[in-house]
Amino acid sequence: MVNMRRKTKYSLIEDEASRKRSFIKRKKGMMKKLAQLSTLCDIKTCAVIYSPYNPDPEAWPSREGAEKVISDFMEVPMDDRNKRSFDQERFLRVRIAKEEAKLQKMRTGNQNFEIQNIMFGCLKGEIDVHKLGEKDIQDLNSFIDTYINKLTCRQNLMENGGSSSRLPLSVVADAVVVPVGDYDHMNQNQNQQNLIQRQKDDDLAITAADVGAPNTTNN
Amino acid sequence: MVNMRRKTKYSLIEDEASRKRSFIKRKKGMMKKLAQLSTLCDIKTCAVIYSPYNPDPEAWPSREGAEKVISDFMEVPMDDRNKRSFDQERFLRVRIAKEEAKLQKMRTGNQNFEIQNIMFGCLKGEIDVHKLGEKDIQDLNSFIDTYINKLTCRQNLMENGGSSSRLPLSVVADAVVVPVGDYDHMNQNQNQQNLIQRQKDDDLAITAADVGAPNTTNN
DNA sequence: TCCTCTATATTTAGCCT
DNA sequence: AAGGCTAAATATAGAGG
Repeated sequence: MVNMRRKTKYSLIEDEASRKRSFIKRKKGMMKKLAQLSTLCDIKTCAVIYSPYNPDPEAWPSREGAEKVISDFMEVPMDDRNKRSFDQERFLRVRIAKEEAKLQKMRTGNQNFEIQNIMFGCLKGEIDVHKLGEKDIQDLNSFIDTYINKLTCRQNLMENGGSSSRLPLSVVADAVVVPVGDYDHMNQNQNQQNLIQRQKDDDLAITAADVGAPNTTNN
Repeated sequence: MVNMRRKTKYSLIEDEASRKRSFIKRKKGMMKKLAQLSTLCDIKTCAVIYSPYNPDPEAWPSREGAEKVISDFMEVPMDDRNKRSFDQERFLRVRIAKEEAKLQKMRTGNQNFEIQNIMFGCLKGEIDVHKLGEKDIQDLNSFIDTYINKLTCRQNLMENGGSSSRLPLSVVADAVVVPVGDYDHMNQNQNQQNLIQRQKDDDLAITAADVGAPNTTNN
């Protein structure tokens, strides 16, 4: 047979061309599913894809639409939306777990946690800025820069929306705490334990078992 | 046969229960595909789902991850093709200019302690963010900027005139997919709806023909 | 309700043009 | 390189527990 599809290995597709083809196809499929979700469930959706194959960010259904939805999301204050329905205890537990993980990651060289820690330390006055090493300062700089942009962005969006009472500042706190929703789907554990930047190196990788199992819920 | 799956009509699922079930299943599938895309094509992804079934926005792989990628997306300079018909860029520029002005004033002031207090309070979740207004966030912004200046200064001293550290922050974000759900409980206008509807008239819309018929060319 | 099952629908990798 | 084809892989609607 000519059209024999081999069993797929769920790891990075080595061949560049194949990877690109796969990406394009899957992107298309994604869009379709997004549209279906929208139609079937009356859910508003938008997508933004920034791929290495296309210098232009693609936005669906439009850049404006994406930005609108995104700004809505960014405006949702964690205090109002997420924390509310969590019982405080669980929230604190997660937070504590995160703190511990942070320590761990710091030791294993994860940048982000380290930087966050430094930044918080500085803000708390527990760390003397002038005692930081050059690299730390660089990283901290970068981190804060990112953060500033977030603030500015939010601020602009907020003013654009005209509501100044829904200040999304709580995102700062969010930086330390991973909110745990009801992700009952597959990769829950890594949600809580890993940093975005490093995930694909760790267990974000989809294993055949993971993907293939018809039921990956946690019960 | 018991498990007779009927051909699906691709329109809004009338039955509420079915709609919810469908939404949940499809959301799950979406997440999975997102993870696959990430793994197979080395693409960073994130998703946010705001559904009417869950007052809490769900973020994958995490809220902070989503925000990071999103802020990156928002940072993409909207040059050329994207901004047309949309003057948000101009709007942002004006705001930024105003920010700069205020910042200047801020730098000459000595309210840093107060701002620091605010920021720290926010970080620890001890300050009710809803009581912070526009001015506060601006001040906070200024504070951080000042902070950065300090750091930069110090760093430059250490580097003996090395390159500046106001990093561009475009950290990662090869891709971001943001499906967002029902916004009924938010006070945002529904302009988004128009955009989506308009798009549906084009190509990505799901029609029975489009979705239902796998391949109409050969059967 | 939420889960599991499974028949069927849909997606997509590999191959072709 | 873009698009079609096909079968394997995957997703999911509907039914039952």
